[in-house]
Amino acid sequence: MPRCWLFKSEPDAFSIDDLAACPKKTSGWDGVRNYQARNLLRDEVKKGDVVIFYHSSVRPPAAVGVAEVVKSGYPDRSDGSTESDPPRWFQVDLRYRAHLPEPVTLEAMRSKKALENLLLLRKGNRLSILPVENKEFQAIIRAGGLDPAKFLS
DNA sequence: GCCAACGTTGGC
DNA sequence: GCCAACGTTGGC
Repeated sequence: MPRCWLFKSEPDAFSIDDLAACPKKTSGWDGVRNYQARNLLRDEVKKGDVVIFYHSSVRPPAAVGVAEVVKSGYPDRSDGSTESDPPRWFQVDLRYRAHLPEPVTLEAMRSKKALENLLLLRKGNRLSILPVENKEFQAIIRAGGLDPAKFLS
């Protein structure tokens, strides 16, 4: 069973539509400059895992789609570092899977019993990459109008 | 190692 | 634009 994650993105910078428009619908998820998130990208997020794509800093903030990890963590050189430098930041590659027919807003997530422990809803949470429980993933995808089983094979 | 100052995130 | 809640930096 793949693990489930939630990746935040400001759609003005990189949206789910941008991902869907990439060649092979695939893009490197670079630019993460937070050590906790870096550790997840380096050590935990694996090829085959599923990702809820979340739009932040827009109204309303919402889960808008699903992606899959097609490449596990590897060095992110978007800071200008080179092969010879020890890697400081890491990225994974994501491939677009689907839009949620009904985006699931932050407010809607707060109102769901199945999501009461969702890390995204924790006060003060600022991590841009969050682990999501399998049942939480299912609840969000179902609320968004899709069958979660389609992504959990 | 402490902690004040500063920067960033992100909902509202 | 505001501001709470962080994370980071750097002087000591």
